[in-house]
Amino acid sequence: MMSKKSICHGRCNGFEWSNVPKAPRSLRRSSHKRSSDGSKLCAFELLAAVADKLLQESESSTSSISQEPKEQAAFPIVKQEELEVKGNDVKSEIVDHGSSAESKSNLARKLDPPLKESLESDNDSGLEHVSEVTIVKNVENNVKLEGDAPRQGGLRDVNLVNHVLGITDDDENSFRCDCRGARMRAFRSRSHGGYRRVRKMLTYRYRKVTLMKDYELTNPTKLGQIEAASKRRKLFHQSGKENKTDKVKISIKSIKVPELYIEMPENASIASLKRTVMEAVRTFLGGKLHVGMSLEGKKVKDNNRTLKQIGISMNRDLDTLGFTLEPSLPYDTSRQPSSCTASPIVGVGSSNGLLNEEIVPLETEVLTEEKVAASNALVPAVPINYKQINKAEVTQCRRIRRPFSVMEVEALVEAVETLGTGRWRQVKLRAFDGADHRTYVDLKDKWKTLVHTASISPQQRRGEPMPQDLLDRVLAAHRCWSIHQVKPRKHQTAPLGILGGSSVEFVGI
DNA sequence: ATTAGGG
DNA sequence: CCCTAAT
Repeated sequence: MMSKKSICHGRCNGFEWSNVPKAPRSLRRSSHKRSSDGSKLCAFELLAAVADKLLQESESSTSSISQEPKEQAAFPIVKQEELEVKGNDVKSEIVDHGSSAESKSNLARKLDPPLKESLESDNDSGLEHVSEVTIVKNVENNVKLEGDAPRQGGLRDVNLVNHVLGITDDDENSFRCDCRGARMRAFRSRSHGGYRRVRKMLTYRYRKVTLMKDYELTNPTKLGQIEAASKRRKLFHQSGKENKTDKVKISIKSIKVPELYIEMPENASIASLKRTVMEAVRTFLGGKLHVGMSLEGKKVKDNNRTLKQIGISMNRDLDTLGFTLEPSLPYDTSRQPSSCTASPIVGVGSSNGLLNEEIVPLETEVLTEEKVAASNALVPAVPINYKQINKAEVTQCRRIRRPFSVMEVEALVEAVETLGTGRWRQVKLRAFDGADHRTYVDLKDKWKTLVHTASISPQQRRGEPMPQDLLDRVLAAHRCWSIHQVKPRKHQTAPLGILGGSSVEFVGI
């Protein structure tokens, strides 16, 4: 592996590696930890998603209450005119579950920076403002979003949030957790303490989080369904006996989410940490979620009961009422060997067969300053393939694809010209030490593809165009080292004269 | 832990 | 990139 004991510490060939994001690999592991109460959550939340899920949960309960099973649609029963969104200043907080001491810690300060950073670069996202939103739910299951910046549309699909986050639909590169070669993964995961300098695991301890943002909801199709459902329910209520008008307002100031565990090397840059957090958030949002509910510390699992039945009335103090974000789908741990940790699951809601509507993210990459700045670096900043994140079950098994940049290829070629094609470990140390996301195996693989790329016509090549001269060097080095077999000489260098003046010291072949 | 190749 | 056999 690429041990840290290498020669160039964090910097090689004039390039700074310390800021290299090492997110992907880290996600391949996750914790087996589970909350004691059985509900396992894994992730974070953004208000929008929160609201959306709440609405859905609302619908879930609603259906039951109204005794219209068939109405267990995927959409919340909400009247458009009843939705309002007011915007305030950025405000969010994160609180350890059950801990009032830290209940004031501000998540905004911890997580908003990276979020804002990303969001601010996309003013058209409609999510430039993060504000507080209070969701009020009355006994009729109408949901109201109160805020002071009512938008014209009123309701907009929460997908906007995903859009802004850059979460996109899955594609052939989707993260999969087939855990093939679990043994190898376990090996890679556990060995090389320094190898995986950034490991992210999602644990299932909850945290209260209030991430509120001023978002707008709009989705004609969905609205239509929502309204229709609302009307049906209303009719039912009017004809029914229990047509009380008592309403209870529920102000959700925070919502619990799983704890997000991130491990970073001390010398990691703040930027990389932010990106890591951002990625974790995206991963969470990319999964299917639902809302769990608790009252006085006890889980409220029966979606068929009414608010009144469980003690939620207008006269009651609802301080003990809490909501949590939980993954919606049960996780098949049987298929998740050691390294591919299992993810949480199940909670309230999923038992009745109700699955939350899948979040369908739009494809949008958020360019941050860092990203732009990194575009010229040897190692691009978190070339996250957002398309993959969507179906990422909370657990990342396969590394995110990170195409080699021209600069990286240059470094690789240079190293191979000097060291040959049989000492990838040395190549790694020489040109990619510090770039933990590039293993010597990766470099070997890359060289293989480079040789192939250089052998085919430019028209057949894909991806970022590689300078022909670089490819020429690849072929030259390839030929050279094919002839001059690499010897296990410790300080062996490129054969003199064969690779041009790049050789440093010739120690024979 | 590395190397070398196939998938 | 992943997975493995062989070192």
